[in-house]
Amino acid sequence: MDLGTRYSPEKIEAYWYERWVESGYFSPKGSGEPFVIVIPPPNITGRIHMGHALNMTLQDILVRYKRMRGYDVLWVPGEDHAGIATQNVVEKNLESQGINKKDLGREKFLEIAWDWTGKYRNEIRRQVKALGASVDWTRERFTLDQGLSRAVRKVFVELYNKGLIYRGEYMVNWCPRCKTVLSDEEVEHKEHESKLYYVKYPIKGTSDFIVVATTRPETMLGDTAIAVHPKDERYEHLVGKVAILPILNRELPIIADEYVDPEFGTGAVKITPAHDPNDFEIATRHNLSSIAIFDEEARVNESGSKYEGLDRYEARQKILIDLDEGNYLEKVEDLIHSVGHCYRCGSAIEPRIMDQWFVRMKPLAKKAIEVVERDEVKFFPSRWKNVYLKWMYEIRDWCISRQLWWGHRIPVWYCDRCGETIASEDDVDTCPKCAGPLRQDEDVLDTWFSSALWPFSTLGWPERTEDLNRYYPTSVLVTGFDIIFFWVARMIVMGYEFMHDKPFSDVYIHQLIRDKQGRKMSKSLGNGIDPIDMVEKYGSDPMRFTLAILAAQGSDIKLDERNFETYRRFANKIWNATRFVLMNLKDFEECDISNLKLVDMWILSRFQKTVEDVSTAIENYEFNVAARSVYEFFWNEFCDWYIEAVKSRLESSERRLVQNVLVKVLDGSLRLLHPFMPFVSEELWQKLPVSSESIVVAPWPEVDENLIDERAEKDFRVIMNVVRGIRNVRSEMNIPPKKPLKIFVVGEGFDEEEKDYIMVLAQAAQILEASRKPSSCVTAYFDHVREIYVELDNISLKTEIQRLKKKLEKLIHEKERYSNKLKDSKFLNNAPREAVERAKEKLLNAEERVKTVKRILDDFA
RNA sequence: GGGUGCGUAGCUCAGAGGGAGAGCGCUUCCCUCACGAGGAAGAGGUCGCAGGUUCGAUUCCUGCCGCACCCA
Repeated sequence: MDLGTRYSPEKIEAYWYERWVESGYFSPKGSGEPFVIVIPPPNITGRIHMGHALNMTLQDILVRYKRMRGYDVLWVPGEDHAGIATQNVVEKNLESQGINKKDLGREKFLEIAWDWTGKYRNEIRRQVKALGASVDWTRERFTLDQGLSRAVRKVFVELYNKGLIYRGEYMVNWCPRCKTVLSDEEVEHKEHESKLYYVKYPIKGTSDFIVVATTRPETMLGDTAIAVHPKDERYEHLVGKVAILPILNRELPIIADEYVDPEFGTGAVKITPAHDPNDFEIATRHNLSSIAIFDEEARVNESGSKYEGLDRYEARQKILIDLDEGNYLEKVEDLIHSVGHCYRCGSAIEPRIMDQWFVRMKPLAKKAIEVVERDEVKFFPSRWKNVYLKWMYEIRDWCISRQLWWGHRIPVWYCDRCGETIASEDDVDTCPKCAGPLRQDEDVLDTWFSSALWPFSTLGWPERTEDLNRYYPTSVLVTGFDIIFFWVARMIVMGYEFMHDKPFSDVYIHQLIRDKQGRKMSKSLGNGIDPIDMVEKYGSDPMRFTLAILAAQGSDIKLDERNFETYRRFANKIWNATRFVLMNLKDFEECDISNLKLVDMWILSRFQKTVEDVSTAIENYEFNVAARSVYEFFWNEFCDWYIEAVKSRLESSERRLVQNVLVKVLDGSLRLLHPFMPFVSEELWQKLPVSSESIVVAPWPEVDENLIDERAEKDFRVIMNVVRGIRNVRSEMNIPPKKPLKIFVVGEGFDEEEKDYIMVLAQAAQILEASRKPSSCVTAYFDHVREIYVELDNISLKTEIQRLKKKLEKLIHEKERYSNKLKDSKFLNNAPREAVERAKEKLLNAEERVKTVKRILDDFA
């Protein structure tokens, strides 16, 4: 016996992980039905967070379960280069050393970013290992590695040649802090307390004016029109007239457009085509000119006359003052409205018109919509299907160019001599048309462009590799709902376009993790719980188990650190139960488990059902159900009842049999636990006399129908209830726990074996039969065939009568409920037969019990 | 403005068309030879509010209130 009394995870985790990797268990065995997952690659920006821990735990549960079931399991690991995020941290890092990115130059900057990549990929590997994730490290990929870069170029060029990628001048989302454009998905809309300013624009040639309402008075510098609704009678007479822009005195046509909401503000709006998406559209319809007034940092440019150089918010203040002075400001109202923010840095987005690259999504989305509609790609829980479809039905073109250095550079070259544009998978340096020098596009691609290829690029595409043939499509994608649009949708699109098949059959959407008050975990709030800290504090297994048991199919998890404590205790329980079994196995020899006793049949039957429940739940992605089931079986049934019941039998002639049942159930339980708690299950399983090389590759328990025994379950339930009744008496009557009790049975007696259980479990000294309730006894239990009494020294008649009366009340209540029900003809006529039968049984049972209690009470009288 | 989810014990949350559950916390008792990170017993809930469907609703439907999130 070399197990301490306490489970100490730190000693075993790293050891086993190394062993598993060395043994090659995490690589696919190459035979059997494939089960494949590609990991959602963590960003290389830093540490993984609790969301990753949940994500990987759930995948690992599936993967380990399937591996034990004999599937050819492949779980591909990797990391994401995370364009904007990584560039930002590397930049900040340099800035803290007083180095400016621009001074460094593109080449040098990329070198530094690659150094960063190396360092943080290692860090992430270490963390993924700490979680116990059984990924195949021999197939690890990085979104910016050579193979994946080739895939990106091929995809770009093919889509370009098909006309599905194009370049054009449109209104895009510009982040003035990250200095790049963003796709629509990368803009987060947040409600903002703001002001609505009413500004008077004079009508040319009159003393009249038109009042427009705006939240962004500073953009008036770029106004080129005023618009009203065509049916708005208030302004009918002004349409076609000219207004004068205050301060700048620019002439603005007053136009009519359906877009204008007559209910909002004054019903008249200023049109700034260069800085508002709706205005841009109106301007296109009406052929208006557009004046850009901000530079890349959202400072007013040379078009802004005296405001040039001011930041957009400074400009607002200044302009408001000037408007007020000129008597142009009519009034100011409070307004809550929604403003777009950069999802990486939180800055307010500045819409700008720019020449950018786009993917034409509508034609590509067609197939991706159909397959989800038909459940060929199936979402779990299913409501996410609607979220996905709704978005896909209204999909817009995807802006894929980014003004960054870190990423896949756009594989397009321009010839300045003849104006030729060339998209090419290989680098080119001379123009095929005029032999002039070429210049590559400066921009890189959206990180999500490469992520979209992940399910096939990681398997070797564009090469037709064996992995690709064997392991595509993958089985399931496990991820959070926050990236359904960013990632899941685009993978489905690209999968069909380039592999002509779905990237995965199932999409399991898990929750987001929040703090115990329901707030998002974030660095700025300081409310994050670091999974690696938790691993160190509680162990990887307890953390995983906690996350699994909390992973109900809801929309978020409010995580309280105390939860980890609960399941650390569970790990400790498993540890000590195993310790107990091992202490009793010195002379173990395997034997046939025949001549089983009731409690053996009971635990084996209960175990079969647990196997069934856990397996079904995992297959259905009901991780919480699976975890709870194994938890309850192990603790409440195996430890609390079985082990306690067999302690004495271990000292009897039945020792060998009991040893074998203990080992059988413990062995099976550890296997059921393994997907959830890989380390402790391996450590303990290795000490069992029936173990083999590793629990990682041990077969998953199969349900043995022959061992399911409803009769035994029912019979042992009676024993349990009798024992509970006796314990209850002991507790309520303040009888010391050690004091042996004398028990009387009236009615149907117990056999010797059953008496043994009761004596052991309820600390009874003797169990005698009696024809009626002996004096100086209290009632511990009764059903329709027997009554159980406990003999006491000083019986308090009053307490006992009170107890019984309370019980009687409850029973009478129950009896009435069912008898009323059964008197109701509507119930009898409409309810299903089983419901009526069940009610009859209940009534009968209640009636019997009422009679019994009354009789017992009468004895006191 | 459109949509989705949630509202169950003091707290965190499961659950299900016919007997209200778990963990933590709380109360009482026990240093029982696997485990005090344990064991035994217990208190605690008009299942958000109002209607409707149904023989029967906490569960299904509608509305409302409150909270969260997504989209515009």
